[in-house]
Order: sequence, then C-alpha cells, then structure tokens
Amino acid sequence: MSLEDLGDKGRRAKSERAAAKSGVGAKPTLKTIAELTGLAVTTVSHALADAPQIALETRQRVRKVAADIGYLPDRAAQRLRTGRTNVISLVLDPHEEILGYATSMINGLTEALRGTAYHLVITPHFSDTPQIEPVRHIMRNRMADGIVFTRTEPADERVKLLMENNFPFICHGRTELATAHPYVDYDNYSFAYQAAKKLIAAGARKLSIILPPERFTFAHHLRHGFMTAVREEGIGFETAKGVTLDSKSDDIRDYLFHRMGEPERPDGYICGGEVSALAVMASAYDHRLELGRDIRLVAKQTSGLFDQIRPRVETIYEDLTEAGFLMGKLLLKRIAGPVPIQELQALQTV
Amino acid sequence: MSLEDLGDKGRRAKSERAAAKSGVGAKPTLKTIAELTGLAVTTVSHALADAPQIALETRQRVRKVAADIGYLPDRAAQRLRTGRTNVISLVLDPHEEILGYATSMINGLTEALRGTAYHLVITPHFSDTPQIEPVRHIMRNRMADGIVFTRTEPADERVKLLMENNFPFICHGRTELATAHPYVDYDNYSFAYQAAKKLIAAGARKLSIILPPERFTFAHHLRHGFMTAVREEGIGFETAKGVTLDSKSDDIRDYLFHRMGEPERPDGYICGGEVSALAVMASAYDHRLELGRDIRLVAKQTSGLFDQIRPRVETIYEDLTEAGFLMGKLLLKRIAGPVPIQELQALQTV
DNA sequence: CGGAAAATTTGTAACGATATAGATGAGGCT
DNA sequence: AGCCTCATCTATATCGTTACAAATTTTCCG
Repeated sequence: MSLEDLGDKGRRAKSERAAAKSGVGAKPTLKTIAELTGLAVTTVSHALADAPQIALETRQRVRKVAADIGYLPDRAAQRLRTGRTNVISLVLDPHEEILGYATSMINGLTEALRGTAYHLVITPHFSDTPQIEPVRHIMRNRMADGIVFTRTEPADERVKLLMENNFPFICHGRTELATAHPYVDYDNYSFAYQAAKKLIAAGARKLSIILPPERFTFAHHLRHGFMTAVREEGIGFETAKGVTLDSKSDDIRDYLFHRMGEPERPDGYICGGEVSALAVMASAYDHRLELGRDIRLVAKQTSGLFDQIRPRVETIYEDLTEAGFLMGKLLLKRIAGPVPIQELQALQTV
Repeated sequence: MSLEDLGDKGRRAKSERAAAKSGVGAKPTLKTIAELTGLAVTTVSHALADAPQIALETRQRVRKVAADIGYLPDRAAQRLRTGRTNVISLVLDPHEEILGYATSMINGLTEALRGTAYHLVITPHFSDTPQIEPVRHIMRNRMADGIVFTRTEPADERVKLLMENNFPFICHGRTELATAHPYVDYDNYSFAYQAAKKLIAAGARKLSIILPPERFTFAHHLRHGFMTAVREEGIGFETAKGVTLDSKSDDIRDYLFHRMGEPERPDGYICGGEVSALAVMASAYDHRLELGRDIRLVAKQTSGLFDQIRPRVETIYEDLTEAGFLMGKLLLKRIAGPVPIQELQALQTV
C-alpha cells in the first residue's frame, strides 16, 4: 500500500467509511432501508414482501428506496431463517463429457432460472461413489431446493428416495416405476423407430444400433423402437455387442471396424450419439465403404456439428437446451407448491 | 397418497417425529453435538476448528461424535456469520456453446474443488447486458469467494475491476494490461506458429487462419504466432474475413466455400476450433478438393472428436479439463491468502 | 495449603432476515 | 366520554455459526 493510499485513508469521511470495505459501496441491508425511510426493519421486510397490512404508500416508498440503493436480500440470512436455499442443484456425472451434452442443458437451465432468485449449483457425482450419494447429501443437508439429474434408470434409486421424501426434483429420462414422477424425456422410442424406417426406406437390409448402457431406461426405449421397426419390416438386425454409447470412441470404432470386415455385416446403423456416428463413418472410411451405398447411417444430432459433416448424414434432432429449459421451468413450478405430477412431465417429440 | 401412507403416518413415534421433516434424520447442528458431549456450543465450535486452547482429548472426542452423527456445518449460518460463501462462481457466456468447451472446464473445476467446502455456481452472462455486470454483481453482493471467467480481452474491464478491489479471481486467457493478474492460458501463439510450420512443411503455399473475434486477447496471440511463422517462411497468407470462430458454423462454411472457389485460394488452413475445422473440411468436400493434397488443415483439438474424423486431420491438443483444474487450484490458493501473482499464472504449453 | 498462573471451558452478542405476537393511533359507535 | 375496531407499524425471538470477553477449573509454586 502506497503513501497516497494511506493519505487517502486518513481523509475518509463518514459516508465513505461504510463503503471502504467493498470498494463499491457497502452492501445495503434492511437496516439501511429502515434508516433511510425512518421505518422499522420489520416493516421494511414486510413492505418488500408486499404484505397487505402495510400501507400501499409505504410499500411503494420502501420499494423505491430499495431499488435506488440497489438492495438485494442477503441469501445467507434468508436461507438461514427460512430454510429455503434458492439453489437448484444439477447433479452431473463428469463422465458425460459427451460433446456438450451438459453445456446445452446448463444453458437451458440458466435460461429458465433467469430473473428468479435461484442459482444453479453444479454437484459432481464422482464415479467412485454410489450414484445416490450426492442426492442423499443434498437432501439431508438441505443444499438445494430442487435437484436435477440425468441418465435415469428403470428402478432409479434417486427417484425413489426423492419421491419418498417428497423432495422437488426433475430428471432427464423416465423410470419404469409404478409411481409417476416428474421428468423431461426425449422420445427415444420414436427416434429409433423412425431412424430404422428411414434406413430401410433408403435400402438398408440389415440394421445395427449402438445402444447406451443397459442400465439406463432410454436404452430400453431405443431398443424397443428399433425392434418394433425391424419386426414390422421383417428385416435383419443386431445390436452392437461389447460397446455402448459410453464407450471410448476409439473402442466403438474398433468394434465397428472389425464388424464391418466380417460377413453378414449390417449396412444400416443407428447412432444415439454424435461421436458414435462419427465412429461409424470412420470405420466405413477405413474400409473404403461408401456411405449411402455400402453403409447407411442415421444419427441423433444434439449440436450443430453434423451440419458440417461430409458426406451429409441423415440426422434426427434432440434439443437438449430445450430439455434443460423445461426441466428448469417444471422444477420451479414444483418448488412453488404442490402440482399434479402429470403437469411435471414432458416428452420431447421427435 | 394411499391409505397405507396415512396409516404409517399415524404410527409415528417420538423419535421419528424430529426426523419426519427430512425423512433422513434431523439435521445435526453444533447444538446436537453439544448435547451429546455435554459441552457448550462454543466449545464444540472451537473444538471442530481445532483451536489449540481446547484440550486435545476434547477435540478428538468432539470430532468423533461429529463424524458419527454426520455433522456438517450449515453453510448459510457460516456464510452469514463469517462472510465467506464457500462458493466459486463460474461466469459463463451461454454463447460458448462450442462443443463442450464449458463442460470440460467444469469437469476440471469440480475436480479441483473436490474435497473442499467449495461449491461451483454457474452464473450466466446474458448477451444483452454488459460483460462486467455479473462480475460486479457477484462482488458487490458477495455472492462468491472467487470468480472464474473466460474469453479475456486485452483491456478486460472485469480484470481491472477485480484487481482494483483485490477480489480473488482467475481468468482463462491473458490481458495486455501493465498490471500482472492471475490467469490460466493456453499458448495460442505457439499453437498458431507450429500449426503454420506444419502446414508449410506439408507443402502448403498460402496459409489462412480463422481467428476468434478481435476483442479477445487470444485472437492477437494466434495472429502473432501465425504472422511470425509466415514471415519467417516468406509465404503467402491471409486471415479469414468476415467470419470468426464464433460465427455460425454454416456462415464459416459458406465463407470458406466461396473463398475456395476463387483464384489465389489458400491451400493451408489453421483452425482454432473443431467446428471451424469441420467447416473447412465440408467446404473442401463440396468443392471436391482433396484434403492433404489440394487443401491442408491443422486444427486445435479439445475433445476426442477428431479421433473419429476422416480423412485424418493433423491436430494440436488443448486440454481444457486441465485448464479448469488449474483455475480451480490457483483460485483456491488465492482465496486461502495473499500469494505472489506470478504463482497464480499458468501457461499451458502446446 | 493459599494463591497466582496456566489451561480449559463458557456466555453473550452479532451476522441479516422473517414469523409471531403485540403495540400504536385513528376513527366509529353508543 | 368511553370503548371497540381496524389499519398500520413495531418489538422480540430465532435460524446456526463464530468473535470476543469472561468464567471456571486445573496446575504449580512457595
């Protein structure tokens, strides 16, 4: 600190003293407003809450002062007193590095939370602990008013736990539990069904689908849609063995490359993710198989990526940003008060 | 709610009553520990803080009880009392949808924060407000103990503001300000330099580079590295006009497609991002230009994506997860206490 | 064994908000 | 005037934690 700073410090007057700490102006509290208006702290609090027993004129005056000095309630104090955290927790598996899957959802979520008092906290779920741990932790320690998570399983423990405790949440994907629960999901059944139909229409004779790990519900949906289509058409099919959408992309490609070198190889692929679709293309390329003639492909598109992929690939779009936005909106609705569960369910159509 | 639920509710006994609210067990506080140990709340607090004036035996006993009942200090109360938020705020421009850029960084950040009391809060910066707004807001209202942001500019207002107020932060990218500040950056100068050299070595005669918007410092670094290389080699060059790495991928491709149809077209491209690299490939493909012969390309790789791109493209890797991890670690170090600034700077080498 | 010093523990207040219950004053009614 | 009602505003306690000052117990010494 220089001499000038010290000199300046000495010269500081009353008004500046309070401002010294933050350098931007001391943080105003209810007390500040109370002093400015000559009212009691309690009155100010009520006025800002728009309580009807406070005179309208007073409410307006308080609101004006609050706005003028840029008052913002202290989250910690509010949280301590009321128990509400004003936090939404997104439980993220760092594994989901899959090309901006999380980013899109986060963008949608922040957009939904925009203008509200809610903050988005990222709670990682590290793979060396059980999946339910972060959820239990958030609930037990009241770390958030609502939870968002993804990759739902048919008998998802998290869903059970949260439902049992009536804790607000929404998940991406459905369970197969008897009890209805809030969710946002993409119609993966239709995706797979339509993808298969497209491939068949384009001349494919034997289809293959690369599925997510079996433990996820949407793997079943994809399989079901796929199977329905191939059975309707009475056409050959298989599912990729030994690799899933979560496998390392090199492993997926190695599997595909190998499979494409065997007899009875599939000539139509359905890919539930962009990376696996690229792996199909890479394998075909490495075998000098021509896309659209030797090998056909329908991919799920979740980013602008495939607009630049050549040769052009048929894709079906899933809007993850919208999914995030929906999850945010529905969760807020649920937090605001009890809502019939069916109003907290959204299925994004293909 | 079923009849059975109601019945169960009626059967609830005293011990369960306290637990009823959370359904997992009432949240233990210092008071709980105080009652269990027969100590005063203050003593327990001090004991857990490992204060030397508390008998060692007592400290151990308290710690044991705390661990047994799964005590976790209430964040709101701690925050209210101490002013520390235990929050790190990542200011994110939803614009950065660029293929998991954010996701990788978030993964690195959460890994760095793992095991600490810090939470990661995503603070969006919506493009209709000035860039400095979220930062000012976080600082003024003490919403976090530290700030992380990206896309640093040469005379970045956020850096100035945060430095002036001595507020802990770290940014991805450097400024050109006289005052040193904490940062994590990737050596984009070397990236561009080496990329150019590679292209020239591979036979390119005229280079082009697609730059980020000029307002970002790393645009200058890239340009500088690029210019140094082309001047050293005395070779033709240009920078993409009218489009940047932030442009819509279709716009980048349209520009490239047009340019590739003109005389004196470049035959070597440097792409600072994966999407723009794909746009180069798409344009070349649409012109039936062969990659590696008519057109050469060096791309920056930040995901596993390009491992599956065919024909194979020369890439240089930037580890964004590591960048996030470094930012987290350095920020924590800074928050813990004053540190010489040069210890808060990291440059990731090519 | 008295008494001071050292070691250990404790009470009180405060952070900023809000729920609850209570206070104040104006006006209306008999 | 006396009493009640209504509209408005206010005091108090509290959430869980920690800083500060103070109280208590133990230790040690002559």
